[in-house]
Amino acid sequence: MVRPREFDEEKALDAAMQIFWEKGFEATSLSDLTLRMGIQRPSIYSAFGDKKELFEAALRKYTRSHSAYVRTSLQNNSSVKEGFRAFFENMVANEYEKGPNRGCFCINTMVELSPHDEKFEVLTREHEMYLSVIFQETIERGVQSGELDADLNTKGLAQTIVVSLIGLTVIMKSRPERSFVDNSVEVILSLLK
Amino acid sequence: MVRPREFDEEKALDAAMQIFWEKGFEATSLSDLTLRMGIQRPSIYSAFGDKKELFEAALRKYTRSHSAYVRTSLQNNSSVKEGFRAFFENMVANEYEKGPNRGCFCINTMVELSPHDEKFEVLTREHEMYLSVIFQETIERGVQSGELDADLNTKGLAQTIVVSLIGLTVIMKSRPERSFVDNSVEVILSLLK
DNA sequence: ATTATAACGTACCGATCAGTATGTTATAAT
DNA sequence: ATTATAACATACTGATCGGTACGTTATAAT
Repeated sequence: MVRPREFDEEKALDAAMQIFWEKGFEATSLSDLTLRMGIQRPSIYSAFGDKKELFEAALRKYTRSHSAYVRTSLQNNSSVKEGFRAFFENMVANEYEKGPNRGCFCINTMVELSPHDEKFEVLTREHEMYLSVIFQETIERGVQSGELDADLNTKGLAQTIVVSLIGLTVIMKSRPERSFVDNSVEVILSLLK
Repeated sequence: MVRPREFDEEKALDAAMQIFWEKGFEATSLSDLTLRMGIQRPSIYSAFGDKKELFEAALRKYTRSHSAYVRTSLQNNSSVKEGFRAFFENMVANEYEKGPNRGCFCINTMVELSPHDEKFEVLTREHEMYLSVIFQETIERGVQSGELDADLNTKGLAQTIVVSLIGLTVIMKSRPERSFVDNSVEVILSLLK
């Protein structure tokens, strides 16, 4: 009975995610969005609501896929420590290879919006807490298997890894010498023993 | 021969620093600035140049005073480990007590501007590298005095403390439970032995 | 007292912002 | 084939953006 949508909502949302991720909320204009999403302004509003609602949808898409990525990434390796090593080294390599240097969409949002918008404070916090749980479960798997010491403070350690992950992601935005980051990763991994 | 300035440049710059620190570059308007600095628009341009030059001056003022604060803060305590503990605990307490939740101006800038503006990439990197040097010198003082193990990787440890400091500052923007941060501080301090 | 100079306040500039009114077009149900 | 519906493209809204032109005022040197 009605005219069907001509664009793929999921692809459009993905495009919005990419540009918000790269430029942040304030620096991204509606014109930027229509250009990259390949659709007109009213289509954005009818499909996603206003700019902030679109941003929220994009962030939710990001955290969902990022959580899944982290989870499977750590499950890939039978050794917990090697799993974490591969995870960190991969992240560092990715950030140094590519051009844009976008970091993590969730962390960017934590800095830009969370202090001024409770909705994003909650959203970003919940993602980091979820990562912390994944890390803790992974560490406990290592304890269970005997790979890691039984007296490890698994919760505190997982929380510290979240903190370190954020710190590494952010400092890489200033492009420090690669050795700076590599050294830090090594010291952080030394906590897993 | 000329009419003298009626406002205190240093106070005006300080006001600009406060608001840029709180809201970031993009979200701060010229109207915000004239309001908080207590001067008119043309006065800003004649005294500080355009918005980005003013921002740069404000950031330089911040990094200068922050460096001095960190340096003296760590010198206050004769025990290196207790010095770091006091430093971290103070930072956490400050961030949780106050309302605004501004974090660190330099870190905010690293996230917002460094990936898109080489000048700020350099500026923010240099500040973090400077902090790393302060931390390393402090750790080496502890090694020298016998408080810390002689086989510590002082450089890597200092770099890791920078990374942790950034991570803690950023995650506090999402207001995690206090215990999350406290636990992380404890684990990080455990590296100093 | 006159004059040169720059800081001052006001009021403006074109550009761009987020968001929308409107008329047209395409589709599915009848 | 007709009709109801919503997606579409165009073009617009008022507001606000960063930045500046300009006329006035206050000061210091003469």
